[in-house]
Amino acid sequence: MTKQRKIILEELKKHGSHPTADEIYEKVRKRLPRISLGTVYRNLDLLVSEGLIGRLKGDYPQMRFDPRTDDHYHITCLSCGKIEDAPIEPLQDPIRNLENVVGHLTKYGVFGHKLEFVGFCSECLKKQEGSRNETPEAMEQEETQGAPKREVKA
Amino acid sequence: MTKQRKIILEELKKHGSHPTADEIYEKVRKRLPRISLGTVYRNLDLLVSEGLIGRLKGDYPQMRFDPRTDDHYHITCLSCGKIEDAPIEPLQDPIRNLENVVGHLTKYGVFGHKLEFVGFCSECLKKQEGSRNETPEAMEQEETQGAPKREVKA
DNA sequence: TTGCATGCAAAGTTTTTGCATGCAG
DNA sequence: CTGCATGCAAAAACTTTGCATGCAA
Repeated sequence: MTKQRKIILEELKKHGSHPTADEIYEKVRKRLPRISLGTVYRNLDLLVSEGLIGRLKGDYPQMRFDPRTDDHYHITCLSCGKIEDAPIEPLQDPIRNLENVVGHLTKYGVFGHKLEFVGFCSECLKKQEGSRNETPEAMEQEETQGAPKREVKA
Repeated sequence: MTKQRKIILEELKKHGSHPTADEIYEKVRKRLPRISLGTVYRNLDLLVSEGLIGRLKGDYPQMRFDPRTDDHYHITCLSCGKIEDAPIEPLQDPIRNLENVVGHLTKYGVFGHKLEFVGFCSECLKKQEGSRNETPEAMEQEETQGAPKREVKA
């Protein structure tokens, strides 16, 4: 557990949400100005395989890292890509049963599931209302529900 | 609807599973040897925004494209990254209720969910059994359940 | 001391884009 | 004809890696 690894872990735990490697890099850099992105990636990988943090992939190109390692669901904003924890407990019986059904039908060995709610976060809802009759581009994005190509950093 | 777009769509629909852009490119190339990867990406994007196909992100770095556009769930192999359709109907009442709960608690405008089952596909199950006492590396990968860095093409 | 982790830079992988040309409407 | 889509190649975005150096045990 080097100084770098410790601080990377601290900054992720402190972040509260699900930052990208680059976002963590920027935070850590304020405390360790000479740290490199490569070290951040290497340590995040290490922490993931040690089970100290989680790794997420969403509709956006970048990996995101998760301070929590217990089972929980997420909710994703289709407009800005933000991922938050869904404030509910993981489903038990009904979905375990489904896992078995799906396992039998597909011949997969199923051992879990991921549930992700999708929608627009409150900030993006506000932005859309505000621009509803002003910027046609925003409307279009809203209609197609297509995720933007690159992340809009919050 | 150019010749290229038509053939890209055909090859995706015919694929049955959830290919990457590169896999589609290789298929299409057999019929249109001079087509470029850029054109494949551009047309896939277009088809997605027209709602004719779907786009997926899983635990692997590449985008995957989906011939189906109706609501359905997926099952992912953590060993090889393959994504298949889960042969069950989308949940209705119980989960719609959850969507509302999550929406209220998070202030998101929630309009849907994605459910993904995770496990090992039958091929990868077989490979693991076969190598259980032979290649320690395979065991390790199995234990950590960590996805490999790069895709193992099927 | 010894070896693993780091910083740095280069390379790898996937996706996007600028531009001149060509085909579709 | 006219303009949008293509092919090509370069660039961009993100992630991984080789190597010499430095820090920790």
